[in-house]
Amino acid sequence: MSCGERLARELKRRGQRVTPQRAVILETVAHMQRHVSAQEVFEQARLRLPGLHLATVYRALDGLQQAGLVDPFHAGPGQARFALSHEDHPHGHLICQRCGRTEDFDPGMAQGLAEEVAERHGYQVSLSHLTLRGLCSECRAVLKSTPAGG
Amino acid sequence: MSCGERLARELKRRGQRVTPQRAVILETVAHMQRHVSAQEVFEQARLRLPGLHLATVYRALDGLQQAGLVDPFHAGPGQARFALSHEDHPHGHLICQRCGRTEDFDPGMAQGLAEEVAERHGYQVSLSHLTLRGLCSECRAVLKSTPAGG
DNA sequence: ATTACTGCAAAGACTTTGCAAATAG
DNA sequence: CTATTTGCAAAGTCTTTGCAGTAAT
Repeated sequence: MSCGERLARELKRRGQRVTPQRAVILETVAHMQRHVSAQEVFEQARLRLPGLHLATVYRALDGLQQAGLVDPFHAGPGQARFALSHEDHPHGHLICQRCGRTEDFDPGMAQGLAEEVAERHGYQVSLSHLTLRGLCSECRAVLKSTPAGG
Repeated sequence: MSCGERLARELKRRGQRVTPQRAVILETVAHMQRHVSAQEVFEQARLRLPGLHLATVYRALDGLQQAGLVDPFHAGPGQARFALSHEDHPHGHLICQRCGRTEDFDPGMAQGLAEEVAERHGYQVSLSHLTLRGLCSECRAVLKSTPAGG
């Protein structure tokens, strides 16, 4: 199913309208195929929609989230990131607390955790953009050689 | 080891100073024993430190983070939350994407995941404030009875 | 004595909101 | 035609920064 078809289907399902802005914004997020900020989406999308306004991006992203087409995640203050909601190809994010770098990981590893949480809390975990914080291998090494910053 | 002792130790280890503000702010976070916003910390801490300024809370929280005494997590735009870094009693957060409610869960469930991530990515996951997003049991029920908002 | 920290206010960044015109259904 | 959405600008919230005085080491 194409991006546009899914857009129309899911949006209509929620009584939302399919506008050119939303189509382009969704395609932009999809093409980047990564976690992107509203600003990045705006800049890319505006290339195709000259009159586009940033506020529209925020509103569209919000509607797209509600329609389940886009997933947000928050890496820090004022650092909201958006990505396509890939139910078929979910991926997790590893955020390094020290250097801020992010890598992806296969959330299949979290399947067991999700099942346990569901059993014990009745809570359905979204594996689509599971975010784990910690230390990347490089920073672990750095911290080991200089335990206290000196 | 008391809160104050740990404060002094970890702060000094990083060349930071032990000030009354930081002591009170850390104790405040510790006593709330929950994820709290900078504003909440400020309001509580100011009861004991009348002249305290919100900017100081942000700066202290930042220093406390760097000292490893406090852990932040980000539940949404402009929703930074802070909690004591309990290495002995870590706890995870379940955030409901629909109602925004958060519950705690035992991150022991994520031990396996953390080990797998370490093996495959060399990445040391912090189980201290693992955040999982998804749907709480109530919202799951609501969504089942009204699949598309009607 | 040094150097980091605080209070204060103002700036900064990100996001949301009100309104009239435009547009999807 | 009707209700939703857009563009625009302004406001709102959370957070950071510059500076001079204060305090910790």
